[in-house]
Amino acid sequence: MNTPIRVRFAPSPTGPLHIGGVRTALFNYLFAKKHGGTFVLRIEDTDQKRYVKGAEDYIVNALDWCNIPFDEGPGKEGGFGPYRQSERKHLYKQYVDLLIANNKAYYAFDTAEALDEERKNHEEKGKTFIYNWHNRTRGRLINSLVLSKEEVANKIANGDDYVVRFLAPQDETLELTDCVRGQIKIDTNTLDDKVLFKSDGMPTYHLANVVDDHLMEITHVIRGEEWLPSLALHQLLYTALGWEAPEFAHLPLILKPTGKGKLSKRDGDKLGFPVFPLNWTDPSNNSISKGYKESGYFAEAVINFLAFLGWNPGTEQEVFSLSELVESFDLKNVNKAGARFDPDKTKWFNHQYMQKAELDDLTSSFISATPELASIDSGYVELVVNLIKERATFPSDFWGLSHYFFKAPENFAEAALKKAWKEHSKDLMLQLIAALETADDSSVEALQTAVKGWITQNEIGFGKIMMPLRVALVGALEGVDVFDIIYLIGKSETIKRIQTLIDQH
RNA sequence: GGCCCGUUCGUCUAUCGGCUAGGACGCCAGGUUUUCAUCCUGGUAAGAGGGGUUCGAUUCCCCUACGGGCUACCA
Repeated sequence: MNTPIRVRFAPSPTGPLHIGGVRTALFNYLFAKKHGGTFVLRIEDTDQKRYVKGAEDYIVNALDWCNIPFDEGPGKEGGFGPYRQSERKHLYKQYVDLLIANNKAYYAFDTAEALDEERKNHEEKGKTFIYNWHNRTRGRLINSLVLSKEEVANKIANGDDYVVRFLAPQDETLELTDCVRGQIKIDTNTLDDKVLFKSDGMPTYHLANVVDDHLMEITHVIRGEEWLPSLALHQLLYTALGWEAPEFAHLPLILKPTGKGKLSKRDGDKLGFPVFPLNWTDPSNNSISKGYKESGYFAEAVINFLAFLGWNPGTEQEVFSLSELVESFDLKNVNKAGARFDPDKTKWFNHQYMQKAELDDLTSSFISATPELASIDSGYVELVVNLIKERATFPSDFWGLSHYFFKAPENFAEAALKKAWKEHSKDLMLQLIAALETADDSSVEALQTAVKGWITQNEIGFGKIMMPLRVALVGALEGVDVFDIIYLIGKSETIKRIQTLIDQH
């Protein structure tokens, strides 16, 4: 192991990065860090038609929020730049020319319409049109394999549109190796002559990808399974260019929680959970897609559950910090089968991280998100947060779980009253007020002893006191321990609330 | 349709030929909290089907079924 490990995450800026992309980035990051390697971000913007403004910034911000920043990439020069393929345009032509010179690729002049026509005709006959050995020199296809040198030169000089296609070999069996899947055999006769170079002068993904991975000295290509069918082509390209190919690892796809198919960008709105790390505003219509961050997820939780989609540590530990993930990560433990996304489990992870979060962080974000807390002492809020966080999955749950610490209930829930308020309740509550006035409230325990002692002494029964008391304090039969509430809001506020309930019923 | 990949509880997964098939989420029950939630304890529930190989297959091989991916001058 003397060559330094270099991996890359290579999204194309066609929209917000979705959670599957984040998972791919994460695995690359973990692999790089585990081996002391370099994590490169490369922007694959060779398709100008699909370019979306703001997508690149989004990608960078998303990786940042997830705490998996890249070591090299746009704005972080590491000696292998530029890191946007649009800025590397000048690099690709020479390799295409080299391939043509070596009879590994050829010019093709077929129009998009002509090819569509071919596809249609084949389809009608129940066949699939593949541009390769069985028809590249027969039939109606126009390329430098059938045209004379002069004709080709003339067409190009004439400004005719052309693409460059890879000449896929005939009658060979390829033995490919994938770190996750092992050996894969491919019959080259099923391959098509993929376009490497487009008529707009840009390389396709296949060419740019191979050239850049080589030039950037990428040692391991870790990408989604949707690329597996292209592996043969890529391997062939490395060989044709005389380069050593990197190692490949194809990650299992993340599938929809219900139904079928891979998780897609639209599923978020449909199924009610985010599929993006951050909120995304679609520049074309200003519609907003929800992000994990804005939905109240902790970045650590998102990373943790993403890591467990298609990977496991081989132990029974499930809650992992980023550094623990780095420590434990191994491509050997990556699964082959696609993983269905589980929104419930992501919530469970978030709850776990909620308990681990710093109390003052939770408190300050609670205060800044809640106008009602503007004038309230942050020390008091912190005491409340400490009491309620174990019941919360998201910080946005806080107000609903704690409002009664900050303001008296404005009304009392019908169902709760029905259950808790009986004919004797009014009388008992008046007695309770009297008892509270002299009760020791120097600590939660003292309060508890005092009130419970009073109930026992008078042989009243706990339910008869505790239930209406809770309703008076909270407005419903819910909330944290009654004595915690009384202790925090204070005796006089407690008595006031009981009085309000009595007055109203 | 063609090519490729996959298939263990409802879901995520452990098992690298010896299994009473383990864990987690979810769900259910009990306990705690005389409320609700949390929490604790317990329970529920699985190797797609058929052939081989083997003393023995969830594990290895083949077939079928099912699922997924790809099949653009998109990535």
